[in-house]
Amino acid sequence: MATRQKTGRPTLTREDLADATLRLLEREGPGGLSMRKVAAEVGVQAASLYWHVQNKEELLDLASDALWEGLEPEPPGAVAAGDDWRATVAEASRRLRAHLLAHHSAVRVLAGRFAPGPRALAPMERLLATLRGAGFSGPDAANAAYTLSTWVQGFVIHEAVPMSAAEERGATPEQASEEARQRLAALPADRYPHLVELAGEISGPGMDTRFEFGLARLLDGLERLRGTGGD
Amino acid sequence: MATRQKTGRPTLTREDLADATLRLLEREGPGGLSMRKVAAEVGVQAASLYWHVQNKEELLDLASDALWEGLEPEPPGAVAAGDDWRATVAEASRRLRAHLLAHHSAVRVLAGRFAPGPRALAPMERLLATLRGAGFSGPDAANAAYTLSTWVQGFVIHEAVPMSAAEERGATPEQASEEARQRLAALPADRYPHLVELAGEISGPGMDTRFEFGLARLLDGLERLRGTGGD
DNA sequence: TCCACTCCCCTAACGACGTTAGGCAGTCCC
DNA sequence: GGGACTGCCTAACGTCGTTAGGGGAGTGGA
Repeated sequence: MATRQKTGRPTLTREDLADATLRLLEREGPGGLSMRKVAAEVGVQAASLYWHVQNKEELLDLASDALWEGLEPEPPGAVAAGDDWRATVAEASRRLRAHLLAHHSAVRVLAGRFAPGPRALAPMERLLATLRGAGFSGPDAANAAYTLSTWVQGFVIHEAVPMSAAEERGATPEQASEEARQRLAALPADRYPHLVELAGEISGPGMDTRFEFGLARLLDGLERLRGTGGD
Repeated sequence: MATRQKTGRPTLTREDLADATLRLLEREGPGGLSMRKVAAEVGVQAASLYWHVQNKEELLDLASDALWEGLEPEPPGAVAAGDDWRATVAEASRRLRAHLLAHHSAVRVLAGRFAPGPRALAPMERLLATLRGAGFSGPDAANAAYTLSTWVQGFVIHEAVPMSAAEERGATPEQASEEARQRLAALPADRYPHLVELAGEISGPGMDTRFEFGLARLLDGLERLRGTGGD
């Protein structure tokens, strides 16, 4: 399995392709992706990719798994007993959000492929360890981990769509959210009274606040389960 | 603005195109979509679509909004005061999940475009009305509605991926989840002890149970906020 | 009644795309 | 040294999104 060093270039790996795909997605935005460009990114002809990968589908699946690479574990002190589990889980969630947001363009393309690939396993294992360490039963920990990670991912998707759309139009996120607010406020108030009234709250730029709100609710709900000795 | 009745066929609308796109997505699965096929579906040549739509992007955006069509409102008794808000919100969430799951193939393609389009507004308005009726402040209601809907959508995406993948291979959902379980159970137990231990819980077919778990946690968290006089 | 005008669709074509077939250098094993 | 394998290549296929330009059917004014 030695690499072919004589030609100067080590042979490609599937990971190289996944990374190149992710790089391209971020540099050129969704839609700027093609087998030919991925090939060029790694210095090869398009047809050569099919030596490593069955088709574009598989390449995208690889890229979707590679999305999880580089997600840093929360600092130690994890697997905390007592009430520290809240802080640990909250921090892990914030890191996940920040990590995915850093790849928002790729998230948009790969959202329909989110699946527990090999690289997503390590964060999931850490989360389960924290929850079990906090006293949750096996089933509760599994369900809680699933709920948390699906929520964060759903949240980020909704953040990523206007973000990359604004980016493509050369607008700032503030401009985009202001436009969204105006669209809501301009709605017929007799049919959508609450949307009109809450236009500022719904489309405001306060995504950090909104994330913390959801996170706090979720953790509260989990805490109550733990307190009542769930399952 | 009269329709051209004499030729037998009323002229196309953008809604027709969105519906046809959705139909095609469900019939042929993700990847079976092209401008030419959408055109054929409505009995027209591909180039004619560009009279109604700027490009494929816009067509997909229309389809993503059309996804919300047909989502039935929860039965009346909504906007309930007291503790009934829990039942109302829970029912709305279950209906949303069921509705999106009925279009899982489209969900996969359109996940990266989820945005509050015109047709998504009515369900959101209803949800806000319920929450405000239950005593939540404006900002709390807005945040709660956002948290709930992003979670349901994230959940469904994670459900839709293996579902349509299994469908394409002609496997049953049970087979698919059993395969997922075996993949987890076969992991190195020293590196992923909790994943191996909980393989059955994580990849089991009990998606309904898992959904109810997350829903209950979320509602518990919201209830606590209401109880403490949120805002 | 005729004529301009708009609406909505058509045919034809362009370049880029995903993918396959077949070939050809280097490298490894005997 | 010879065969087999690996990892790339060139060439080509059919399909795709999209544009240019044309035309017929309906509408409103003279």
